Parts: sequence; C-alpha cells; structure tokens
Amino acid sequence: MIRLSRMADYGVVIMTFLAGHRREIHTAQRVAEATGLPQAAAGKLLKSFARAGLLQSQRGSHGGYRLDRRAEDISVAEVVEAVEGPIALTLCVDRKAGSCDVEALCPMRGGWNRLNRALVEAFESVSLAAMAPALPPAAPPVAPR
Amino acid sequence: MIRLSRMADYGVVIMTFLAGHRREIHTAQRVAEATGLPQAAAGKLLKSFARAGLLQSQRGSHGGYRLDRRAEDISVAEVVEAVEGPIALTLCVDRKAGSCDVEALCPMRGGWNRLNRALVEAFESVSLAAMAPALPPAAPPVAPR
DNA sequence: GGCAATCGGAACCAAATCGGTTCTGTTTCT
DNA sequence: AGAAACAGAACCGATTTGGTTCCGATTGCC
Repeated sequence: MIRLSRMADYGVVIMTFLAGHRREIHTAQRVAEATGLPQAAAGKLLKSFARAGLLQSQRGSHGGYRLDRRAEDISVAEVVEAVEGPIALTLCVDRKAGSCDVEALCPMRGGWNRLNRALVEAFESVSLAAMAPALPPAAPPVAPR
Repeated sequence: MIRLSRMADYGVVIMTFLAGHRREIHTAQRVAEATGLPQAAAGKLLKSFARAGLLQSQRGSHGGYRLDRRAEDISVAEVVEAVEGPIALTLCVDRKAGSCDVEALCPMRGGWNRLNRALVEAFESVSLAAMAPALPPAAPPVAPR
C-alpha cells in the first residue's frame, strides 16, 4: 500500500499546529492536548523535530518547543524525513549504499532512482500551508488516519 | 522510509523478465530460477498477477504463465498495485473510505490527496521497459534490494 | 482412466517493524 | 534546593511482512 507511517502523519499535524502559532513556546503536553494526539507520542515526535533542527527547544522549567518558520516555508518532505529518515522507495535507492547485494549491476537501479526522485520532488513541492489551508486559529483536535 | 514492500520489488523483476520473453509460457519454477527469486514467493506473485489479469495462466501439465503485452505498455503502477493493492499514502486517501474516523472534517485530506495523486502519476508514467533498459536477452539472475 | 505436472487459494509461521509507553538523566527557572 | 520541562534510550505488545506449506482443481499424456 506504500503507506506513510502514522508517526509521519502525526508529525505533519504537530508541525502544522506549531506553524499556526509561530514564535510561541509550547510544552509537549500542550501540543498533545491541542492536536489530540497521544501525549507520549507527541513528545517523541517533538524531540525528533528538535534534533533535526526543524524547531527550537528550550529545556528546563518553562521550557518547550517553538517554531519560527512559516508554514509556507516548510515542506512536507522535511517533516516526513525528520520522522522516518530519508525517503527511499527501495534499499537500492537509499543514501547509505551497499545494502543492495547486487548494487551497481542491478539493471533496476536507474528506474527506481527515477521514481524515487519524482516522489521526493512531490513531497518537497507541498508545504505545510498547503496541507491544511484553513487551519488556524480554531485548530480542532484531530488525530487523522 | 516510505519503502516499497520487497514483494512489489520482486514483482517488477518478474514482470520484466516475462516481458522480455513475450508470448512464451514459463512455469513458476522456471521464472524463479531465471530471476533468482525464492521459488515459493515467485509462485505467489505470479498467482497475484494472473488474478489481477496482468498475465495469462495455463493450468495443468505443461501449464505456466505467459505475458503478451510489451514492457513499454505496462506501468510500474499496475505491477505494484497488483501486489500491494491500491497506492494510498494514508488511510484518508484510500479508496474504501470510512477508515479515517474524522473523514470529511480532517483539514489534511486535501493535501494528502494531492500528494497521493502525484505519487500515483509518477508510478504510472514509468514503464517496465524504463525500469530495466538493457535487460533482455541475457537476463542475469538478480534478486535486488 | 490414471498419473504427473502445474496452477489456485488458503492457512500458517517466524521475524521484523510499528505505535506507543516508561524510565533515567539533564537542564533551567524560581 | 526543587519543580518543570526536554533528551535519549530501553522496552513492550500488536501488527505486518516475507516466505513456506498444504490441499484441491485442471489439464495433458500415456
């Protein structure tokens, strides 16, 4: 089914919410409530995003997460890759090569690469703003899928 | 990682092989040998393709599978869908709706649909011939990924 | 008619993956 | 010092996946 992991889906929801409240700081707790996602899962995703540099984190009391960039400037590709790692349809195509035992010989590689590129471009061309056009201010608690 | 299942990958290999020997009949056994794929798995895939109408099957003694269409006329989308079912990034986007509990409300749907369409088009636009440009006649036994 | 070759379809199984939680730090504010 | 919060890893159960096995139905050949 070529499906996206649910975590990646959650991630888009979270990032979209944060982008709708730019430069405000939110605790993981607060984000989970606002989005309706399971608390612990939201925390994990926020950590991933922070590690990937997609948002700023502030530790300690009164800490939390903050997103400065605008929704229009963040691609779905960035979000998905922060959660799932590099977009790669097949192992052949993945960055860290050597996984495909036949590697350079395999006549399929070119084709997969082409498809993969198309996929990546599609993800890069869609911004968070495009994903949820009418989102803020009344962001309803939503756990999609 | 958005990865394609290995079965789908195998499927492309098998279909490409058969397209390289158009109108010849091959047993599942023979296909497995020629492609280097695990015998039972190849059998299962061939059954799927036959059921999907992608190739013709002949039962009984001297039976086997035969592909009439040319590699250029078969899209990767057809092959992948025969193995994995409809291409759908998220449940929202899947044909048989109702799986996503928020359904019509979910502000993300439009975005996912857009991405999904791009993905499907990419798969439809690549033919088996494009996947393995130099394949026949000396098809080397290859089990990619 | 009977046998062997072959596909059709379902059941089955082990292993990897996934969604999700918990625990143990570490940092920072008051 | 203590509480609030993130960081990171470990962990767990459930699902999915890759792959096999079985049994039945067809068909060609002797």
